[in-house]
Amino acid sequence: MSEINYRLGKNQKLKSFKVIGNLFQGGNSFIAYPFKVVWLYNESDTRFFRFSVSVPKRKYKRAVDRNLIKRKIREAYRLNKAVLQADYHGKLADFMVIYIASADAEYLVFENAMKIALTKLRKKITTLDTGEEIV
RNA sequence: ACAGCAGGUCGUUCUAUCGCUCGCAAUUUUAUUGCGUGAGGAAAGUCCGGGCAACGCAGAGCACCGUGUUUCUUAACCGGAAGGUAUUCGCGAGGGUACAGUAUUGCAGAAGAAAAUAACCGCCCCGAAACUUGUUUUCGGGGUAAGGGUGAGAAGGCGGGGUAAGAGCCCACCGACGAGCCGGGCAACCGGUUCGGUCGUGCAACUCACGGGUUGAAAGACCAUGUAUAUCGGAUACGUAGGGCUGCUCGCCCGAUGCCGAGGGGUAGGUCGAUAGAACCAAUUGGCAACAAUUGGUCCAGAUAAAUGAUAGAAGUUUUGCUUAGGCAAAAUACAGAACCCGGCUUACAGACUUGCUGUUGUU
RNA sequence: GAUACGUUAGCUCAGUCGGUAGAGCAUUUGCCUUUUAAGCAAGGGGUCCCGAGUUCGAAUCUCGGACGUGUCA
Repeated sequence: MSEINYRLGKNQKLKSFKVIGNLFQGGNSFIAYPFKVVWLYNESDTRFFRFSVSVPKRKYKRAVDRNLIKRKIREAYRLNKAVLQADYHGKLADFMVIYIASADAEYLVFENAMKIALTKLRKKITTLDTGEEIV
């Protein structure tokens, strides 16, 4: 996976009800404002990081607002996957990004925040995963 | 020209780069490439009505809930259209609201004499007593709805006759109600006319007519997984315990899969349902209209932790400011995101176009 | 997606088969006390979530809207 592509297909999305349930029950989490990231090592043999977005209905009543925020977050991840994935050979993980700020923002804010969140996630994954070596 | 009323239509566009859903095809092999495709008038609120599905249903009565002017429309409706009556807002074009019945029973706070077989004050008559001896006062009996600080509502209105004083007590006119006749209208109803003194209001209960089985796609079907109302022991004993039929009663049906004790699981999802329909567009015909019929054409999202996007640039529209003008600058560019599907209703909405009509001002 | 309910004083709630809006706590003032607390007495404080309608009269009944809360795999 040396060549970077910006695709974000169905198989890179976290879709199973059960996996999400496990994620919230047994997953680790940290905050990289305005995001909260919940993650767990992926035990099955998928070939990708699996990713999902959530925006609380409590804070954004209208479906239009929620959709817009989710799309921006998804876009930010799609364009900055490299931060997490480039030259990474350790254990893969599933993670969910939850938007916890109470106001919408410009796309650039999302992009910068996403970079910070992904570097933080990468560090956490590699330090906890003692069995593998980092290049 | 400006202001407005009623109806209808639309509700941003283009380019570049990187992406997403679904379908088809190809390559190769479980990912990539190419082509096509992809939100609304309200997709919203979930307020009505259907389709569809499961379960239930011998039947009858009562209860409960909903609706309530007429005719039409529709698959159906608490929808829509055209009317009717009353009321209300507007100078007007027009808009809003209400509408089955009242035989019986009940309620109507406060205020007021009295809130429904009305005598507190007043007015009038009769009798008695008192003395201040008269158009007097007091007491008692009766008549009386013309007048009286109230009130949403006070026993049709107004004038005349009549009377002790009064009263539809009688009469004329007006209003309402009931009955009859004539004309118009499919009908609600409207207009005219004759007769009858028949003449207080509102809201409930109640009565009448019509409709209503329950639950909603998280319904449900199939596949996969699973020994899964598993299995063992005991008590009860035959239509018994109990259950079902929206609630109740009658009645009918089912009925050991129930009770007690011991004991033992699984949860991983997928496909269908689910997108060709009371569909949409155009024309013609019928109808005041809602709407219907016929002919021709079109295929128009189908996701499921849930696609329809992000970034950059340009254009359009509106408002404001500056400017003689051309133009320049700034700001704004709505409401809002399908989740089984239709028909309505309601609510939100920057703005644009269009048809008919009304008012004001000016010109001819 | 479906469905059930709530909104009344600063807070927690009564009042909902129509008729002057209440209780407890809090708050203000006075009394008591050396002072505070407690106690006693008096008072203030209301867009009854919003807008229409029915009615003589609406917190209550009807319709529409806003916000909030629960239940169902």
